[in-house]
Amino acid sequence: MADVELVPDGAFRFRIPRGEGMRVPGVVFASAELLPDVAGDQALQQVVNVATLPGIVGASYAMPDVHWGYGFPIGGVAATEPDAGGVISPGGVGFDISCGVRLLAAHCGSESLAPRLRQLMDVLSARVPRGPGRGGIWTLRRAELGEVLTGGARYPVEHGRGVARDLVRCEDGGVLAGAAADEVSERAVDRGLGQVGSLGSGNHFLEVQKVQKVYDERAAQVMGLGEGQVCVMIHCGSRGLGHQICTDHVRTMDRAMDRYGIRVPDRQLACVPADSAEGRSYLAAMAAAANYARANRQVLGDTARRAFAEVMHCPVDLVYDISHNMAKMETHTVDGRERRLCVHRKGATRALPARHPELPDDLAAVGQPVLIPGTMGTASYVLAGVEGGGAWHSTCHGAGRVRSRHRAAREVDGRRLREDLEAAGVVVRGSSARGLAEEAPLAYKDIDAVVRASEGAGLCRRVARLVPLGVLKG
DNA sequence: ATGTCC
Repeated sequence: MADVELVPDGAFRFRIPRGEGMRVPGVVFASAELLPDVAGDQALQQVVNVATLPGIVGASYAMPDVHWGYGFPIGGVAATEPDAGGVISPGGVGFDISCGVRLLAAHCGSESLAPRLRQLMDVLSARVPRGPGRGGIWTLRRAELGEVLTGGARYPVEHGRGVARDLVRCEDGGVLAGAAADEVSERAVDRGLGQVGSLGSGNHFLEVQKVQKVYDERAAQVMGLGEGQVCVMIHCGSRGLGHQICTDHVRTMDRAMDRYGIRVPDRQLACVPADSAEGRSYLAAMAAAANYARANRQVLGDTARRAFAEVMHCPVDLVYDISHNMAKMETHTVDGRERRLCVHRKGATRALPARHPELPDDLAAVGQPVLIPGTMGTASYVLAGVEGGGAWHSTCHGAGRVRSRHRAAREVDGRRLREDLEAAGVVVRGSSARGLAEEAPLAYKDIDAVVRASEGAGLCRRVARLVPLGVLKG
């Protein structure tokens, strides 16, 4: 495969000119220091491949944390126009549908938590299911799961797991419209029955963190964050249910593409017109998985809240909950005309600017919170959406992997890593040595550099930097 | 990411 041509195009921005088969150019948001990593794998070729999809509008975008993924790169953003034959592709959402982050702010400071941190982590460790395949806090009957699939975070709130205000601080009010439980296969349902309230594995985590630095006082205040404050960050998704839905629909679309006359340069880009029967079926199942993920994070957040009430006797408020693996129908102005677009964000986060109508009143003053989970033992960030933005109001989602799990496990001693973290004052609970090694910081890009590049590219602005006090991993 | 192969 020929090298992808990258042309510098302003601050923190590179352009991939339209080549054969590309319907739009590629745009890569990155700093020069991040680029060698970006170019080191197949991610840029994937940006080019996405640019060939029917109905794609604007450009095939890559965020500064872009890396190789299934079909689409992780850190990729692509909008298609259904009214012009635009497609929907499960590869543009990812296997972990609606994987995302929930951030909660505790009404306590890190000094008051310090003497009880180990006790708190023990309580959380005992109550938060994690690891591959493990059960969840809830085991549901099929009818109950059906309500989760259409009700999202609202279902746990209505069943004593949360307060009404939680829903105001969730993307879409905690419920993604258009979900259809009957579009979710029996097999996906079976996998989902026992996993609501579970973290999963890999880079998913629950961390107790403290706000180490505030960059934007006003936004931080509106979001309920101040320096020294204790927070809980939860990073997880739709578990086996979302994975099964992706698997089911990739197979269906792979078989259906011919009938729609669609050819793609990589079979992993399987797609169909968004307004076709298969497209609508996927979007309804995807929305159901999104609601499952939101309910999952709601139950986990409520569990953390209860642990804080018991150990610290302090309230915990939801700051925000947002996904970074989703396709959404959105209205954007393109060439002076309002158009309905299907925006794929895979390892990319929506970042609405201040005064956007979808924001709740208080957040409308400062912009939508963007939650960026860092790598274990490193920093995480709270960002905010800004005006302009170059990619349908999107920004980065995390550090971005640069070494395979396999290679990281080979190069890192998990036990040693745990010892180093503990020596640095970070309490680590219940993680396998191999799991720790696979998620070692050296396997990821520098989160500070990713966030600087995202801000420099005009995609977002920094609000606060968070550092871990305690880590719970699968 | 994922009952890391039905």
